Amino acid sequence: MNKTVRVRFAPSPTGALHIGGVRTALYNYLLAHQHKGQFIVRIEDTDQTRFVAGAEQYIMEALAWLGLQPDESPLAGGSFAPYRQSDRKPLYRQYAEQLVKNGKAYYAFDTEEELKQLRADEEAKGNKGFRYNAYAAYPFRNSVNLSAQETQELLAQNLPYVIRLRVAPHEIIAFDDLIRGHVQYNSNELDDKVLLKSDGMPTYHLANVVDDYLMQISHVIRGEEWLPSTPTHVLLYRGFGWQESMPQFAHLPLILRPDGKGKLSKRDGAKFGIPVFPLDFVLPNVEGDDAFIKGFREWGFEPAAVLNFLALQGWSNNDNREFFTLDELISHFKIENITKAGTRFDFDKAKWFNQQYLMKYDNAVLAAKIRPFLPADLQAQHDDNYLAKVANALKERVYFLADYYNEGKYFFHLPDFEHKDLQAKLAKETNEGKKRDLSNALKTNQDNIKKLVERYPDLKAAFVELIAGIGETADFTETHLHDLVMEFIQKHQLKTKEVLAFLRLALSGQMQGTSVFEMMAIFGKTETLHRLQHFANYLAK
RNA sequence: GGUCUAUUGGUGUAGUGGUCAGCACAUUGUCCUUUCAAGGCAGUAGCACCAGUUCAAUUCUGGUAUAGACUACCA
Repeated sequence: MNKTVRVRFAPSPTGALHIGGVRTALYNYLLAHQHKGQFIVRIEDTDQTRFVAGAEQYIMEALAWLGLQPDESPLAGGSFAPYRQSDRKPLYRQYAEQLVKNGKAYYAFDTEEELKQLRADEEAKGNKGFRYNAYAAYPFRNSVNLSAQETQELLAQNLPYVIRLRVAPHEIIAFDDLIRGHVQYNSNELDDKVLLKSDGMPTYHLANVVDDYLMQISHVIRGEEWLPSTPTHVLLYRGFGWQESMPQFAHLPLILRPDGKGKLSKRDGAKFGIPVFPLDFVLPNVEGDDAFIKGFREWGFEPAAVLNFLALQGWSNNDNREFFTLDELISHFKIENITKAGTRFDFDKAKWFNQQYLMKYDNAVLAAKIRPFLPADLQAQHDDNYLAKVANALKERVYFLADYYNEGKYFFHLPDFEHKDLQAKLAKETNEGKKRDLSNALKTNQDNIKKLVERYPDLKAAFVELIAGIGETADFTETHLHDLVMEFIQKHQLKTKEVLAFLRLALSGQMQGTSVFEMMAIFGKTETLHRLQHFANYLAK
């Protein structure tokens, strides 16, 4: 008998959703859609102290950007609503009390401070494995150690208390993980986890088991960091008598930092200069650079490329295939093919994927995608047709949507000849291989360019004629411009390389990039001549 | 410290009791070319280590090492 596949992605709104979480959401989404089941988003906001304003909206927006629409969520609703645990708060206490009644849980009156002190004391004695167990020889104040009457008295005094799971010792707790196979723990290693906090909120453990049960979740796909608490969850299912409907577990390998040292965290974005969040996010109540987090979207990543890349961080189709649309991922995805070992975040591969996706788009499609990455005034100045041409010129040399503007500023502004990148290249040219040429002391690019120009006196004179020729031609297509210039070069017995290098420099302020003829065709006659004149003026100064 | 999980080139991965250990990214060279890319071709580079099982082990078993996760009234 096949249960309906119902999976949930259960983020906690404590900040921006990070990319490992996005992958978890993806895998959940894929499994749900593959089995025509439901993909549910449940917000796990049981820790009021870690609540971050806007985090939930961020999570939903990020999923929407990627096209991972949930079937049920706080926004979309659903027949198992509410989908926000804080809105379900009244529900949990009765379940915790139920466990107390059947002896699977108990009241504990120890304060946080007492326990903290105890832990510190034990650590000072060299005992790092402090656990809270009802059967341990500590003077814990809980309903296991106290008499029923004492417990009632404490409760009657309205003393704050928690409800803890009662874990019996000497028991093997085993379960089968879809990715890791048979996993087992000895209950002696578990401590009596808090189920209901003194503020009346459930902990993750209680809330997640109760909700998964009530929401009829069939598979729990989550990060490997949850593996050690899974036996606690198994115990909860047993305690409630729900073992028949316990979901299947699949613990995903972690996405590690690029250097392999630990799991990818928000600080790593700045540290390695890579995005680790889907969208930009500004952390409230945080000052300085740490507050701003740059997202994949704002880097100029395509959702399809991000999804494709992410799918392959920890999963493969074992046939060498790498390109998948979301629909294709749905049909090919298999939990069994998920890798077991932690995977380092491979940003180079992410870049490459993005480039591949950008290259495949039609120019018209790209034009629309580029537009938002231009400054507002430029967006008004240029039509889609122009942007499409720019896209065509740049699409094979660019990794991100933002690069179309950053790498192709000359398509939108008169060239900046004093640009720093140009400086290095020019210095190299003028040095002509000499290790230490004093002329390198020439400070400005202008001096260096002049020096270059002077090196080719014939060229200088010829250019005047060439510009005139360009001015006279009516046909401003790439091929015709090519023929025109090449003819000219042959006639004057000039070097193609040199002529085109100067043309490129004059038109774009660059020493490399798009085809010179394509560039001229894109600019059109008026702008091309304007730029050549601008270059001449610059040198005349 | 304890528990758990993992280990194929620099990275992501495929795969098998007998393979020239495959692919991709990155990297190097080369072709194409006005440059830079893109693309083609070629190259460098890998089964963590030690035992055991076996005619044979990268593949199975055990141990070691290393790495990571967890070890909260956080998720």
